[in-house]
Amino acid sequence: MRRAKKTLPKLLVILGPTASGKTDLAIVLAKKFRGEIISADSRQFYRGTDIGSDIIPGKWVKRAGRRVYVARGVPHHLLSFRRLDQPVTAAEFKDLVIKLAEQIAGRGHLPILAGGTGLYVNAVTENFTIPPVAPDPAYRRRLEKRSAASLYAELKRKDPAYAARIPPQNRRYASRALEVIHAAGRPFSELQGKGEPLFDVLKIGIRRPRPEMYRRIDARVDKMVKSGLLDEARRLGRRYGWNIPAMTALGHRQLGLFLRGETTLEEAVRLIKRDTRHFAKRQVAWFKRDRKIHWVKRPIEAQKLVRRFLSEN
RNA sequence: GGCCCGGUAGCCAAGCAGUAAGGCAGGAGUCUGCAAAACUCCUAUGCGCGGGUGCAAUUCCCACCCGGGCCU
Repeated sequence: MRRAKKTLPKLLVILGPTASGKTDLAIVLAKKFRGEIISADSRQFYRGTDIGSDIIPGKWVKRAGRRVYVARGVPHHLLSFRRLDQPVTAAEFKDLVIKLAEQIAGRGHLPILAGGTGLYVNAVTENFTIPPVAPDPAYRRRLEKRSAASLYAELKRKDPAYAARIPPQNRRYASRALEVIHAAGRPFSELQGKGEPLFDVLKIGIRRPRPEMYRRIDARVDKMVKSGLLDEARRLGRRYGWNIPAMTALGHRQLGLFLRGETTLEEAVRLIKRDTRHFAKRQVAWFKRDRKIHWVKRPIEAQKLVRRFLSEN
C-alpha cells in the first residue's frame, strides 16, 4: 500500500471558509514550491463574476504556446473559463482537475488545488465515483412540479437505502436520486462509491476564530460593493436573467433583489453579509469532519508541512 | 402632578386564566453531476418587580419601577 502511494502524483490542497485567506496562502506556497494553482471555488469558474466571486486580478499571457492566467506571478487554472449559463458540475470538475494536475506535474510543477467548495474538492481527493448521469433539465422540471412528500415517497420505493439517509423535505437530494434511477435503472445508492486514491494529497486548512472570520467577511463585502459589485450584478442579470443556477451566487443574488425593486440597497448589502456568514459556517461544518486536514494559522506552518510532504518519497 | 399606552429570549413579536406561536440573529449538523446550492436540528421551568385573588396567573386585581404619549 505504501509502495503504491509512492507512485501517485502529489497534490497540495488549500482549503478553508470564504475570506479566510486561501488565495494568499496558495500564492505564497506556489512561489516557494514552484506551484500552479487550480481553483476549487465553484463560482470562480464563470466569466464576468470577477468581483462577486473574488477572482484574483491577473492577466492572460502566452507561455509555451498556451494561454495562461497569471496572477501575482503564479499560473492559475479554472478561473473564468465558462459561460455563466453553462454550469460546471462536480463530475466535470473532477475530470478537469485530474487532467490539469497531470499536466502541471508533467512540467515539473506542484499542482495546488485551492478553494472552498468542499464537495468538489472531495470529488477529487476522495476519488468519488459519481453516477454517470448528466443533469436532465426536462426531467428536473417535471420533478419540480411535485411536492417533496411525493418525491420522497417515490424515492423510498425505488431506493430505500438512500431515502433513509436524507430528510424527506430535501427535494433537491430526492430529485437527483430519482434522476439517476430514472436514467440508470438502478438505485442511486448503489452507484455511489470511492475509487483508489488518484493523488498523494496534503490538505491544509486555514482556520480563524469565528468573530475574526465574520469581521473579514463584512469587510470584504464592503470592499466588493465599492469595487462595483452592483454594476457587475446588473450586467449579469440583464444578460442571463435572475433564474439560472449561477445567479444564486452570494452578492449577485441579493443585489438582484435590489435591482428588481424588492428591497433597498442597504438591506441587500446587509443580506450579502449575513448569507456569506451562513455560508462560511456551512463550510466550516463540512471541513470539520475531514480528519485529514492539517489546520494552520500562519503561512510559515504551512510551509513546513509542504516541505515535509514534498520530501517524502 | 394627573391620565393613557406599553414592558414576553440578544432583537422584533403573538398569546391575555389551563401551563410560552412565529421571525431575525446565534449555535450544531447533513452533504457523490444545481453545492456561494438544498435541507435538518437546537436556543425563555420563563413573560419588569413585589404582593393579592383563583384548583390554576404571562394572562385578573393592587402597589411600585422603567419607557413612550397626552394633559396641567
